[in-house]
Amino acid sequence: MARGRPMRSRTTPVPVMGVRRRFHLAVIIGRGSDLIFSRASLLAFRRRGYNRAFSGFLAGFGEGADVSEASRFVQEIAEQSDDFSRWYTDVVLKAELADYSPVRGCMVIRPYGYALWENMRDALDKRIRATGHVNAYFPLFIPENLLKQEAEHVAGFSPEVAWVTAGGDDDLEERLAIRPTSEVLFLTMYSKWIQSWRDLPVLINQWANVVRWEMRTYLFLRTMEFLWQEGHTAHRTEVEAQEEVLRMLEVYRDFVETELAIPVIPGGKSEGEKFAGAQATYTIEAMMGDGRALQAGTSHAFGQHFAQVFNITFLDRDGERRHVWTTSWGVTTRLVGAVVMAHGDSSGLVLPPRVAPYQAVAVPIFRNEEEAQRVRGVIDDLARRLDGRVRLHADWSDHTPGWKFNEWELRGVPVRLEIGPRDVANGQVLAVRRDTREKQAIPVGELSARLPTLLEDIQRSLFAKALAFRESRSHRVGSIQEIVQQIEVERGFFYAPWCGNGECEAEVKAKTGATLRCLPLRGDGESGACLVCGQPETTTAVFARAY
RNA sequence: CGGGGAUUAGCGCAGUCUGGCAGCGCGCCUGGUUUGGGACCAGGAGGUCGCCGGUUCAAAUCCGGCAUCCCCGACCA
Repeated sequence: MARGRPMRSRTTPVPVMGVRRRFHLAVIIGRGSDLIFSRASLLAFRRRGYNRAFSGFLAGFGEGADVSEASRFVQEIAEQSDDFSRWYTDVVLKAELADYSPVRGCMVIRPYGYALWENMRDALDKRIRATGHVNAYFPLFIPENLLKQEAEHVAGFSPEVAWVTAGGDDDLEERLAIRPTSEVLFLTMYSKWIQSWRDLPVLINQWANVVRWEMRTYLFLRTMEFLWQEGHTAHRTEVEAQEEVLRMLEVYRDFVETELAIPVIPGGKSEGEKFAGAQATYTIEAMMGDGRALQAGTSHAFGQHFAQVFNITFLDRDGERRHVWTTSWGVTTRLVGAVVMAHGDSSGLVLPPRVAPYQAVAVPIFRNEEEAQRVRGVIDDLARRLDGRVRLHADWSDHTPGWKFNEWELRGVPVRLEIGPRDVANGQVLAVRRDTREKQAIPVGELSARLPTLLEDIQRSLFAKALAFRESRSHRVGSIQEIVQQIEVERGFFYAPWCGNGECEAEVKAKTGATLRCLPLRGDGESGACLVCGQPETTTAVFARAY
């Protein structure tokens, strides 16, 4: 009880669907037998997450004679409005996107979550290639002396670098860092590979894991090890490098808005928020369902700084030896968390069709073997019709239809196809949208044409809904006081004139908890006096509490 | 790093005050009846009570030590 979440969240008589019997508390890890850990490690790991995520669930039931009336159904996830972070954790675990691992600070990305990541990765990889980049793979380890070449970069990362100090039974002469990011490795190699202006630009990307020492785990958003993509490029001129930085920011914007249906604000980071060692950092900022900001991707201009440190020079056309201009840019598995937080609702995940592992799930309904056969015939038929067009999953598992409805809603599948005796008789299926729960009967013959259209429609709706939400939570303000007042009521984005001074930025953070998320590339045209010092020369900045 | 809690079946918990057969719910397995919004009945499997030591005829329970995890306050994608 002591660790449970607040009482009200447990007893909230949630949605309701005429369930006939008593409460049925479902599983925490549905298929526990999947886990093949030693007993010892299990002991350690089971206390990490499950306890936290689900503790106290039962406790609330005892108190209520009132809950015994048959018309309430309690979901196994916290209410979003009640405790957003618990809702998030519940959903990620129950939807089987990820699970806590026996390794402190780390998580396991489960097949369903990994399939989502793979779809995201493939869509982005296509865009990265289309803009002229190629993939490669660099090592996991970085020798200590190499990492320490660049002072500011090292200082930025040193608190979170993991070190290898021994190999087998022998201590190492020189420690090896496990990459927190790979600038120094890429650039060390670039100094070998680049001789002439003809070698430029170098445009390499890699998909890899990185490690940043973390004490506290927040699934997908903050873990010790995470997956990402990091592009590292070298250019002949400053103009080219700057174009690259903004090009990739635009690739990210397009990717996140088109594939993930999450609207973002592209902009520059302030001096205080920029990447360690960068000359300029750009970002796309997204708003989550609780009004907090999440950085969804970054792109950095390094000027010639790293080139000087790593001695990356080339002989230019005019015979002069010059330093290259470098950039880097990346997005991470954090985006999986962003999708959950941007679109999810009180029933669980809501996945954008373009990246959903299953775009549609077929739920068979039957009362006897003979009906089952006929339903099977229809489902097999539509699986053939949809093959290659729609990612369809037929759920023949041994559960009741009602159980499956809830399960697949929790897991965010965009469209559910109910197929029972009535539908077989009418030559149709009942299609139900996850986002609106709107139902429509579709003749089997029209499905292969109409389902893709329906999915596109859902994709558009999700974006429109997220955009409308963001706008409803965005405010133009002229003073810290206005932020303080509003943020107590509700979190959101605050657009305000800012003079560019770091002290003013720090003051906003101290008084509101909101940080300067970005200076939007496309300003809103408004100007005014700095929200802190009142100075008239300003640019528009977006402030928000962030993840 | 500072403060507060917890550790008993796969999960959530009761039992500890006052020492005396290891319990409950859900999940899991088998069989049957079911199936259009998380089905029901019957039977069954599952435990070094976090670890080490002490007290006692007897320890989940009392005493000492250790470990681990969670929550709240400063940095990060």
